Amino acid sequence: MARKSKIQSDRPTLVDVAREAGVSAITVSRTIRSPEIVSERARRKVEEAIRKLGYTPDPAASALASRSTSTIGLLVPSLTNNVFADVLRGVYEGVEGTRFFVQIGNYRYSALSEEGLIRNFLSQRPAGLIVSSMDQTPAGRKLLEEAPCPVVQIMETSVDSVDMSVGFDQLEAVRAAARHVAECGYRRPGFLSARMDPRAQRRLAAFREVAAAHDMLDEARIITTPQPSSVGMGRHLLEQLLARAPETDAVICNNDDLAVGALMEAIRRNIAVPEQLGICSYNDIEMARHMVPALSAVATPRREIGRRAIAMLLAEIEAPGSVRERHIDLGYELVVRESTSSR
Amino acid sequence: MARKSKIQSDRPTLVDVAREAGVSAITVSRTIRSPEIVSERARRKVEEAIRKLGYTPDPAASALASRSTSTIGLLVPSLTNNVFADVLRGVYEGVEGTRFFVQIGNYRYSALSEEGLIRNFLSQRPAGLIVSSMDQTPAGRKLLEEAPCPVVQIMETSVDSVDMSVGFDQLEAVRAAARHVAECGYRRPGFLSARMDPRAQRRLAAFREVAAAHDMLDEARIITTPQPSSVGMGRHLLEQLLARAPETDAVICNNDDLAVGALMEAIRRNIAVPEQLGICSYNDIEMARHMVPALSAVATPRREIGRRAIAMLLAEIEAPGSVRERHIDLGYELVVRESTSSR
DNA sequence: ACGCACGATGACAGCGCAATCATTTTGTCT
DNA sequence: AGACAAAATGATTGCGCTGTCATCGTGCGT
Repeated sequence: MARKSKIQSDRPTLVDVAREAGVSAITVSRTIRSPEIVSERARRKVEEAIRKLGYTPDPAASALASRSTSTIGLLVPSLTNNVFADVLRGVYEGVEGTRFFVQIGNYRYSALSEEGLIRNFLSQRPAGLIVSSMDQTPAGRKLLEEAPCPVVQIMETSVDSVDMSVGFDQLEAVRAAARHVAECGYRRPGFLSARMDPRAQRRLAAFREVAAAHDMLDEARIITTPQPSSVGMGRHLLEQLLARAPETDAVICNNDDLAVGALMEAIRRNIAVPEQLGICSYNDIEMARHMVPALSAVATPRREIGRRAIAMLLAEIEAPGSVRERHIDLGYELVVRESTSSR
Repeated sequence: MARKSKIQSDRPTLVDVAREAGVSAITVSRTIRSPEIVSERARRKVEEAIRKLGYTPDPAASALASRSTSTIGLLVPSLTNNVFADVLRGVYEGVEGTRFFVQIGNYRYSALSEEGLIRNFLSQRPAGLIVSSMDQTPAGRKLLEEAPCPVVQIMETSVDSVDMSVGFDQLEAVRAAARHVAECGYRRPGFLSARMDPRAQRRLAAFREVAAAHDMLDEARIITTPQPSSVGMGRHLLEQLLARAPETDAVICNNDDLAVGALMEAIRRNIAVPEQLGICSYNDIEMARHMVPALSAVATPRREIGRRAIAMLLAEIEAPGSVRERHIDLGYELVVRESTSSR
């Protein structure tokens, strides 16, 4: 019945540290959170006591008392998609060394799932939130708009975003690919796309638009699947495309997995790339440039998006309203390699 | 000065719900956590009130009061490495639909960083922990041993593990690759490895052992780099290998990125695979089987490791001590495709 | 030397929930 | 019908920390 009968592994608390250091609990709290407002002498004593006792703050208690956490929520539609692996890398580079840490939520391309995660994350009072699209459910969007923390939407950018945004013009990027293919002289391009989320849909629409403008649109050459993207799927989609439209002379792939798969299938079939078939990829992950032939692609600034997103978020957390540029367009780059060529 | 002067966006609490439902706060708490012990009538009233007020529990308060959370910590050495992307997928499949959620910590192959993350995670009182190696610092290992929650170590398996383990015999897997290469009749095999973490080191040692046993070991044919693995690095390492040891007739790659890179470099150089150069990969991510020629590889059960790890962990959390098989060896599989062949 | 401002420190209450034990209600058996 | 067990519910307290104020000391200007 002893007041302090610790059952097991009970960690030292602020009070224990305070007693050890001969100061009050709140002074300990302050030496941890804002050492600069504590006297040199007190700080040293407290630091010594912390080390001696092996004290670690309890984030739950801190969150409860302060009504805020050091968690940055990051919602991504996929963990296997290399695109988001690169974004992740950028984000992690940015949080490193700060007091914040990232919590990842994977909604697997389900807007409903995303809404649930938004709700879940917000219930934890995060310091900030990064979400990977503009395509929330209405309820999801509302939650974000009313969120008591800064929010950055990534991948695309728009002044209509909930709060801040970092990305690039996905449609213009696809148009650049389509124009490139047309300018090379290919006249019967196809389009391969997997995982038809809203963004993929919009990119397809952008392709249709440019293809039509060049009078080279044929719906028979547009092959899509709701299934996940993979190299195998790229082979399979090219197989379908060639079965339906053997006249196809180029193919734009909605991401690198598909492009690599399409390239491999073409090689299997002894179709000469780029002579008989041009291939243009999207995103340009590392592997693409090393294929033989090296893949031409629209390179997207995935890692930089992660970096900038976290930078904006942290700045806005530290000083709300301080971020001037709230919508950043990082652009894209058409990288012409060996898988397309003028003819 | 009103007691309940809410500044902003203050969410309803248990007490608010209780008042609305005409029951006590603890009854609300119970309908949420263990509905089966609450009467049908009370449950309905509470659920109605929750819906009406849009109540969400505060996880911080819950964690503080109960001294435990629903967080599962998952420590991985890399987020870009496809190996862990697959593990992640398996883990996510397993937590889905449970009350738990996964928090990922990326220690970027730094044992010191890992120790910090272990400390950090444990301070949050996680429900369980999954760590991706056996190579913790002594302090890190001690922390895990004394952790007040179940711990699963993955990728390798050993009765010496801290608590539970799921994996396979990495050394035997590499030996299988080396034996396969020898049995094909290759006599001057090389070994390519990036990111020389302890596990990669051990695998290299296993290769040396088998190569020596077959009297085909030559240190000049072992090319390693501490830098991260990538397709480009695979090309680069093969280039180095061929410069140092042009007689090389096969190469075992410590993972798929390197193998794909090596294959591409071989194709660039018009080296016939598998006739002039055999290539055997490790892990066998999806892409490997679609290359031309398709890569022979030792396939590792990454996704299944994730699945089993989370399953064990959840079982152990629900009923401590209930898990019988605490060390699971999932084996590996040698998949012979086109990049190696008998000669 | 006095008063003032500011830096440094502390006392106290309460964040929202769950553990614990007490109490009431309900059902069951003789 | 009465006694008892079991189920259902509730009152109280405290988890470990931080917000808010109050208090104390120190250096400074005049």
